Amino acid sequence: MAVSKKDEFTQEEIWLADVAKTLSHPARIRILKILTEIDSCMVGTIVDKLPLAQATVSQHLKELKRVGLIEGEIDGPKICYCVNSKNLQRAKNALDKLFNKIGCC
Amino acid sequence: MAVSKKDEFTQEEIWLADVAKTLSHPARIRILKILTEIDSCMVGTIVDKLPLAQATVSQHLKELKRVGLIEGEIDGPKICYCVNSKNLQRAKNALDKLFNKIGCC
DNA sequence: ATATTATATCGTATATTTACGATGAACGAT
DNA sequence: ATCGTTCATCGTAAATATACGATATAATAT
Repeated sequence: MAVSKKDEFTQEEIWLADVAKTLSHPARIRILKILTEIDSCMVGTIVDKLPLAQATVSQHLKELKRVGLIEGEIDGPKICYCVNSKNLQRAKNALDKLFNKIGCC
Repeated sequence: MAVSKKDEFTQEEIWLADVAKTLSHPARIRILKILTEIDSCMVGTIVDKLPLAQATVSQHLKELKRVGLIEGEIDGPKICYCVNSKNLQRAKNALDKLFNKIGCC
């Protein structure tokens, strides 16, 4: 990104862009779909459903966790991931707000 | 991205990720806000409202145009940009669909 | 203690993104 | 025809993202 100019924007703009960045890979879209469709949320299950190596899936999960769209709970040697409904709702509201005004020339 | 595995995903997943990628920079969020708030949509006006060089803004506009979120209309030596309401609505619907199911562990 | 299982992190190669100055192309005005 | 205005594109440097194998960590089971 060369010299980042992100500090010149509002917190809301930066946050929304950050959420969008997290959604900007089909694997992460797929992971969110999986987590909203099944309750079993072991990493292994997710890995099996994606055409990617375990290390790569782990990186995608880390990114989703970073912006708070999912959470991981330790369950013995496993980790149970789930969506964070509150933050998902917050993201939905911010996107709705951005999309709702309809101007045109 | 090294070797891209994007072909392994559905068209819907790839498209939604692509739209999200376009929204993944605060400058492009800002541009969309500007275009939904004012009707004057000259590039110069947008450049004046962003802390970025004209060449950089032009690149961001190109990316927004690539996924169809905005359109440009030639008006003499100027170009009038506006949001594409139809595609904006389509993106909103796809994101709503993704966000609406709420599971948790 | 050791082995097994589940997941994260490290190291690294390649691709993409972001930014800007410089230049090019198109138009209207002089 | 030349000039100024408006915008896009080119070239390029630095940052970030993506992918994977290898390795580390942490818990359970033997």
